[in-house]
Amino acid sequence: MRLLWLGVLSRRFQHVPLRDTCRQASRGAKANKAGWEEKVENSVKWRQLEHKGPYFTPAYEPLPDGVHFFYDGKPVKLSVAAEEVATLYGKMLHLECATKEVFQRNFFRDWRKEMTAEERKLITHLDKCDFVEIHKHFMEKTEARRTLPREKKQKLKEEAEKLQQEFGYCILDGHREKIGNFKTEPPGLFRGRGDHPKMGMLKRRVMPEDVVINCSRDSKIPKPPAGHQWKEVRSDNTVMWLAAWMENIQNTFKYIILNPSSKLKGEMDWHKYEVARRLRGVVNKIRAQYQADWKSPEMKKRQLAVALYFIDKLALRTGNEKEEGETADTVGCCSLRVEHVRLHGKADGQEHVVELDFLGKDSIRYNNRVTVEKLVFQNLQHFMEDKDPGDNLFDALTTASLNKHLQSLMEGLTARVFRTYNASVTLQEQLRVLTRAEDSLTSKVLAYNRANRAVAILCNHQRAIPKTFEKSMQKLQQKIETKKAQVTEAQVELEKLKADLRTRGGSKSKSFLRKQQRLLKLEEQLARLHKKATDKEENKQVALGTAKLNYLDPRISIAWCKRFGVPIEKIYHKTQRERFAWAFNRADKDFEF
DNA sequence: TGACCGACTTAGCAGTGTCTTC
DNA sequence: GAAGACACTGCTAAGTCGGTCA
Repeated sequence: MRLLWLGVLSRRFQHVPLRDTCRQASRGAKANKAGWEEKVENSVKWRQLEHKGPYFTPAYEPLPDGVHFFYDGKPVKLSVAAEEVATLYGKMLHLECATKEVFQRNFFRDWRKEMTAEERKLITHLDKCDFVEIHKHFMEKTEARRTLPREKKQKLKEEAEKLQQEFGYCILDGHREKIGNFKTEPPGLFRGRGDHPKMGMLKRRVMPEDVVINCSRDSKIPKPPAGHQWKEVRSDNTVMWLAAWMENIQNTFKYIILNPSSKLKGEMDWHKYEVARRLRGVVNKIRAQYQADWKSPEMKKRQLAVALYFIDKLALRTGNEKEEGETADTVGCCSLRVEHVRLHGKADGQEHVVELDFLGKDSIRYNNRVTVEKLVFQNLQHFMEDKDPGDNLFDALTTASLNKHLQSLMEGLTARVFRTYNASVTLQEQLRVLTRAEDSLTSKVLAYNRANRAVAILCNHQRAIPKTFEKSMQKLQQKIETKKAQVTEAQVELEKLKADLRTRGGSKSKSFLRKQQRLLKLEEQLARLHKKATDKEENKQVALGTAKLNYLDPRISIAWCKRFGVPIEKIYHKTQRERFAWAFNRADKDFEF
């Protein structure tokens, strides 16, 4: 069915003529009767889409008279355009990225483009520029906002809510749906992750003339701000975006899209997990095949088999090729280089140990030692033979050929499905191992977090250690010590009463029972604090949220909550419950992924 | 066939809001 | 009521992957 639409679906974005575009896939009527599966499959995303267009960042407000920019020690009044960009830099003075040479060079080059000819002649060296007053001004503004009286904060909140109500919702197929990001991105200095060659470049203001609006033909077309017009208005119901523009740093599109709680996003989410569940039925066959292919005489086949093994066993990302010099130097499985792999015939008392050390998505380091099968080890040795450190490990492999191969094994199967599959299977298995029905609620939640953490570690979801970690951990330890002392004290008191009772005889007094209860309560409190400390320590560098939102089939968690009487609020907070609304009536307590 | 493009998902961080503790 | 801790949200960068085009 999908093939029928190939011709209709893809047309180069910038080649579409302005204003008269209409690509309403006519299968909508069929999708009416059909279930989610068919709707997702035939690519029709909506039949009615109406919205107000994006909310634009307010115009630049010039600096007040008392705030100056200095060049070479002298105050300089900048043109509005140059001043606006200077303020973007001034705001970032305290950030680490602003101290980097690449950032400064890129900023200065782009800033000079915004200057008048006179300014350009005068301002020739960044190190002679003084943004300190500008920086102070914005820091004071932030502080003033933070310490605003309650009523003023309330007023701001109401204004934001009004904006949300006006621009933050759309009508999609008769339903009022929340929009995810209804504001255009404000101008700023680009902050890439890791060593990004474009950091510091000026990300320019988005104007209505940059924006393409997507809505249904018969809807109320959003009005551009006064005196402006849209780049284009189109009606394409095979895509999910409401508005789009091209950003000037990487020349890629930015989209206004629906909130994850929307029905359409829910359908896509459900579909993703259904594909992963289908993999369960064929995964053993696929594993058997790639293991057999380790012995293939064809180099390409062996590389594919080893790469797939890594993707399956280590949950590596696919690793598309990237344009050199355009982004930070990061890799995934298919783009691994020889320098990222070390082979140890014997290490840590194990044989055939492979050490992977590379920067992955978002420049997060992946560093792992893993024992592999002898054939994998030998193949890797062979792939690395006569290669330089900078050469590709899998030089006969591309992500396209890998995915093409996977498609031949199961419809809809791509490399990333393995991540979803292995993450969800790990969660389900860990929950089974770690949960005991007789445990307290705290212990059950701790077990869930541990299962969640096992997945986050598998997927290498890391976070920076929170700045306040050491301090708050110390405080927690202090609390534990205090509680321990209280427990000891209560134990001593109770022992005394017990001794009295033995001497005097008779039944337990009210005071005795009270002390006994108190001791029990204190011991419970101490156990809770210990659990909290353990959880905190184990979590300090692991980001649990990413796996929970993107890789773990919510039906597993919902079923677990139902089975063990855990309130769902303990696992998902409000927005997460809204996001996974689709899963609530699709998972009873016996749901199996 | 490979380069490129468009549309989508996945990702970590920082700012804000809310709860807890003193 | 203030301060600090933590939970939550919004933001936007950075991936994946299916498609076209030369």
